[in-house]
Amino acid sequence: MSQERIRIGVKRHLLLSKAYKASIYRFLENISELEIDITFDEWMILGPIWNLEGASQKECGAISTKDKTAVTRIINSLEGKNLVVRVSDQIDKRVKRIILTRKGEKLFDDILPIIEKTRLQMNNDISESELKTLDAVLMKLIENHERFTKS
Amino acid sequence: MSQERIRIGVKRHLLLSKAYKASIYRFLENISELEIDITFDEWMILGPIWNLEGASQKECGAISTKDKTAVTRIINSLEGKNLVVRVSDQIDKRVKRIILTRKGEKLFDDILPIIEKTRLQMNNDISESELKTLDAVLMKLIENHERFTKS
DNA sequence: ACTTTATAGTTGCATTTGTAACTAATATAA
DNA sequence: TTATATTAGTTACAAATGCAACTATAAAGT
Repeated sequence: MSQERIRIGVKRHLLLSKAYKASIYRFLENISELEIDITFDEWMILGPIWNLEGASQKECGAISTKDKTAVTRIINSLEGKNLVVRVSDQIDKRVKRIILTRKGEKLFDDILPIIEKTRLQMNNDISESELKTLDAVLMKLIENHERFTKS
Repeated sequence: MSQERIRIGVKRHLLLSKAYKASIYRFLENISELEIDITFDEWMILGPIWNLEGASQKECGAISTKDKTAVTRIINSLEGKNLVVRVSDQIDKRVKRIILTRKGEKLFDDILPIIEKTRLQMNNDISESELKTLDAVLMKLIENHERFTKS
């Protein structure tokens, strides 16, 4: 009815959601130019595996914020594509460490430039200080949620 | 292997994803204190309906960035809860305008304070100028994705 | 030692979601 | 006018997701 209705809230969660999707789609579109058979979710798990040599599934999940069920399934798929193998930890036999195969290692030669290209595209016309503020404020938002969560 | 691996990328999409989820979960937790039977997705559609008196399903979808299938299903659910009704547009009989019922209108009396509470919690310890930068940079990210999308 | 509790990962099932095909109504073009 | 193409919304089915139960191993408590 009244004009006031129109102004309800900044809808920041919508901006966050759109910006998140934008960064994913930009990456996926760039990657589609090459003949790389990989989904975004697979990439989210592959990242931690590459960063943390021999990460456990739990670690992969923590970094990518996916639950263990999702991690299991994505790694099944990655194993099917011969990009990684599961190796049982000899000390704690519950944990399985995920190792890149040679094919998996090679994949990064192709993907790393794509990541850089995507980064440059997304950061176009945004200053370093703006990006710094962005990250800082995003982290504060995440903290603020936790601060008010009664556990 | 080398230390260099650890530094690959800022993982901004992860920050974006977490901040987005944080804002949703904060709202959901606040809303759960009351006895309000509504999901976040339903709320995302209810918002546009409240803002744009008599919005069509297409408009609801555009604002909430949900596809028409999702909108159909959410409105089915909202109708089941007697919060909205569908009214066929008399001029263009393809479009259905979504109208809040009295019960739907009343819901907002309860939810508006929750929105404000959530806003205050999430913005805690973040300055006005930081928030302004946040929104501006998020919009630039969204634009940058579109800029490099070849249509 | 042994009983209980917790942890890493997997599996099965129910719910949700996304895609494509479909209906009905409108707009365009010959 | 009549054929063609678009558009709003729905439906059906396949794929993805989340939850709870389960297995195997390890840690903690008595």
